[in-house]
Amino acid sequence: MDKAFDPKAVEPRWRQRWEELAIGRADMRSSRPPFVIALPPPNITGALHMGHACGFSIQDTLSRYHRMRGDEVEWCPGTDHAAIATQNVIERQLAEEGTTKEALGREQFQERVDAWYREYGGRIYEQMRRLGFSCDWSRSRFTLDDAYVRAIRVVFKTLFDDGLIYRGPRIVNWCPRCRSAISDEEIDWQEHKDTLYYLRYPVDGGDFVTVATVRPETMLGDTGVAVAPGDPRYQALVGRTAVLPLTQRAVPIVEDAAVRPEFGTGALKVTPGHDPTDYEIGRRHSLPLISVIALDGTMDVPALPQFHGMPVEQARGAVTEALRELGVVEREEEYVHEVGHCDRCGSVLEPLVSEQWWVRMATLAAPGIAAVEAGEIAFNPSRYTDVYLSWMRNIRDWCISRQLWLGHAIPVSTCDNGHQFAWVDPPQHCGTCGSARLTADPDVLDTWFSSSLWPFAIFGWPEDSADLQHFYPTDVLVTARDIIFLWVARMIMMGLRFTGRIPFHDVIITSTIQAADGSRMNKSKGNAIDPLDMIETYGADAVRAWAAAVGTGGQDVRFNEERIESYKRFANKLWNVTRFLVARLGGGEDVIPAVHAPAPEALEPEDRWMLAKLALLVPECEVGFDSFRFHDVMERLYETAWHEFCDRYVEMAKLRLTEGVDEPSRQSAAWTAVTTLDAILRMLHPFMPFVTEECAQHLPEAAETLQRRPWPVVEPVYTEARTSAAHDEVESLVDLVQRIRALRQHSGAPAKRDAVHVVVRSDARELSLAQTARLLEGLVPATVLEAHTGAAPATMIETGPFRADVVITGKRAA
RNA sequence: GGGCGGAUAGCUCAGCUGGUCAGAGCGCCUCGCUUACACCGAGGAGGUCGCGGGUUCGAUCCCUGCUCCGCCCA
Repeated sequence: MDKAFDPKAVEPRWRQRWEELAIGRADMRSSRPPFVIALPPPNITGALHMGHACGFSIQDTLSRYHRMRGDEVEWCPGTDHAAIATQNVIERQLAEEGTTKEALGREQFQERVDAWYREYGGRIYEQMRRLGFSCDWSRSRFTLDDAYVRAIRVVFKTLFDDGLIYRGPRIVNWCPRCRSAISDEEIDWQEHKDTLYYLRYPVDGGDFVTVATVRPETMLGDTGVAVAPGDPRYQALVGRTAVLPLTQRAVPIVEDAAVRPEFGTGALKVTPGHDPTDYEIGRRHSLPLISVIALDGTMDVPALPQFHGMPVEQARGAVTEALRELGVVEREEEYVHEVGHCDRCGSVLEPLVSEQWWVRMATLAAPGIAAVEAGEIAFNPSRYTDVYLSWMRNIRDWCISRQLWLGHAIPVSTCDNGHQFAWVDPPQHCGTCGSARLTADPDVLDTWFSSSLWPFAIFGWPEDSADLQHFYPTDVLVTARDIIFLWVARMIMMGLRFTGRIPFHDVIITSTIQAADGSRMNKSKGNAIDPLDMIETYGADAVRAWAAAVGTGGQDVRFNEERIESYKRFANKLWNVTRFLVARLGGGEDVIPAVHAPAPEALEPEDRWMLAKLALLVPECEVGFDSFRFHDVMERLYETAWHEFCDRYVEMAKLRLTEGVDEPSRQSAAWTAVTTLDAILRMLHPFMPFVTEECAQHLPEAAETLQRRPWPVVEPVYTEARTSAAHDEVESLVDLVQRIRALRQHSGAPAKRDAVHVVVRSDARELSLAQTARLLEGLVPATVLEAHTGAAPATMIETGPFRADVVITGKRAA
C-alpha cells in the first residue's frame, strides 16, 4: 500500500466499479422496502456549482446509508431544459454572429438549441459522477422527454378543463429584453439610487395635489390619484378631479387603503397599466387602464410624438424636463429603493399589462396547506414550515405562460370559430365544430410548471406504471431554501391534485454556501468556487464529507477551504491506519486474512473499551441519519475514528499486534482492531465512499463494494456489564496517561520511557496491575516500578481507581 | 413596513427539549523524524457565549428591549 492516500489514483477505478455493479439501479420487483429520492433536476447544460455539490452529496449519503440498511433505494436523476437560460445563451451566440432568432426563424433556432443540448447536455452528469454519486442512471429523465411532455399536457388539460387555468390580462413583471413575463419568484431585487420627484397636479376648482414618484414617465398613463382613507389633508379633494399636465386628462381623486399616508405627500399617482399596486387600486375604483410602455420597453404614446418610441430610461428624463418647463416639479430628492431585475438577463423589469395564462391557486393550495399542518410533510429545519405556510395561505394566481421560443408549448388551440380547447395530442380538428383551421397558442409554459410534476412524472405518470406504484410517493426531497416557493410548494400541490398523495414526507433545506466574506457566490462576481477544483485538490471524499458536515442545520455557511482540507487529512488517516493493520496482520500480503473472534474472556480491557465506544457510536449515527443531522454523524465518526480508534486504541494495542509471545492476546487485539475499523469504514462509507471502499478491500470481510455490506450491528459483547466496567476503567487510565504526559512536558523531560518512573496502585476490577503497567509503559511511555527509591520527589496523581506516584528525571538540556 | 435567521476561542463553526456545554477544526506556542500516518504524534495557551433587563435554586440555551449582519415577503 502506498504511504499516502491518493484520491486521483483511486477514484476513477471505483466510479467505474460502481457503474459496472449498477449499485444505484433499483429493482421495482424487490421485496425490500423502497427508499426514494427524486433529484431536483439541474439545468441540462449547466455546470455543477457548490450548491449542487452540497445538496447532491447529502442525497447520495442518504441513498448509500439506506442501501446499507436494507432498503431498495431509488435515487432518480434528471435534468431540466431551463428554457430561459438556454434561450439566452443561444441568443447571445446569435448576437455575436450578428444575427437574431427572428432572422433565423423558429425552425433553425430550434436546430441551434438541439445542437447546444447535444454538445453540452449531460455534462453535468459527468460532473456528478466525479463526486461518486450513486443515482439510478438507468432511470434518468429530461423534462423534454416525450413521456414527460405528455404528462405535462395531461396536467395542463385537466386543470384547463376543470377551469383552474385561464387566460386573461394581468399586470406582470415583463422583461423587455427576454420579451417575456417573469414570475414573482424569479425577480432579482437590487438596490437603486433614484430620484423622487414631487409633481403638482392641478385640481378642478383651483386647488392642486402633489404626488411623489420615481417614475415620472408613467404619468402619461395615470388614470387617477389616490389618498389614504380619511386622510385629513385631502378630504377637500376627494371626489374631485385632477388634470394631468402634458396629456390634459382629467382623473378622479379617490381614497384607497393601499396608500401609505406617511410616504411622500400621502397622495399617490395611480398608473394601473404599469404598477402592480396601482393596478389593484385601479380595479377597486374602476379606473381606466392605459398602457404607455410597449413590450420592447419603449414609450408607446402615439399622441405625444415627442416621447413616442423613446426607451423608458430616456423618457424619464424627457418627461421630467417637460414637466419642469411647465413648472409642476415642486421638489426632487434622492431616494433609495429596491428595483426588480430579470433573474436571467439582469434587465430592469417593467410591470405592464399583457395577456397571460394563469393557474387559479386557491383550490390547489388548500390540500397542500392541510398536509403540512397535519404533519404529513415535515420541513427540516422545522422553521421553514411557517415560511411555506404563510406563502401558501396568501397564495396568488400563478402566471404560467412565457413568451419564449423554447420550452413546452402551451397545449391550447383555437379554431376559426373561436372555440378554444386544450389538448394532449396535437389536434387536427376542433372538438366542438370540427373546423380544421386551428391556431396554436404561441406561448410556452413556465419551466416550473413542468418541474412541479417531477416526483410522479419521472415514474411514468399518467400511466399506472409499475415504477409509479413502487416508487411513489418518494421519501425525501433535498433542496435549497430559495426553491421552497418556486418548486417545493408546487410539487406538493400538484402531487396531491394528480396522485392524491403527498409527493414526499420530508423536505430537507440545505445551507446556502456563501463566499468566504459572507457575500453571495456568483459566477459573474467571480467569487464562485468550482467544486471540480476542490475535487481536484482535495479529492471527492473530502468535498462530500465537508458538504455533509456543513450542509444541514439550515444555517448559511461561509466557504472555508481549510475545512475541506481537514477531511482530506482524515481520508489519509483512515488510509494509514488501515495500512498499519495490514502491515501487522497481513502476513506480507495486501489483505488481512480472516481473524477469528476470540472467546469473550480473552478480550483485554482496552478491547472492551473500544467495543463499548462502538456500541455507543452505531445507534448515535442511526439517530443522526434518521433526523437528518448529518453534521452530527460526521463529527462523531471523525472523533471516534481519529481520536478514539487511531490515537487511543491502536496505540494501546500496538504492542500486542506484533508477531510473538502472547497469541491469544494478539488475536483479540487483531479482532478488535479489524472489527472496529471495518465498522467505522462502513459507517463512513455514505460520506466518503472512495477511501472507505479502498481501505475495506484490505480487510478480511472484503466485498465487491461496501454498498453490498450491511450497516454495522452492535453485538452483545459490546454492551455487557464487564465491557462497560472495563470501558470506565480504561477511560480513567487514559486520563492518568494524559496527566502524566502533561507533567512530563511541564518538567521539560524528553518523551523517553526512562524519563518517567511511575508507581501505581489501583482498585480497578477489570484492569489488573500488570495490564495497567503495560498500558502506562506503552502509552506515556514510562517505566513502571514496584516502589520508588525515594531519592527524587514524587507527584501523586489520582484518577478513578488509580493512584500513581510519578517521578520525572532526565531533564532536557535547555 | 412585515417575517425569519445569525451574533460562542484569532478564523470558520458545533452546542437537540435550561444544571460535567464552555467544545471541534484550522491558526498559535512548546516538544518530538518513537518503522501506520509530518496530510503525523504529545502537551499547552486563548472565550464575562453581541448589549440591557426579566423568569428560575441555576441560562450560551427560555421571555423582553436594543445594536449590528444576512435573507425572505410586501
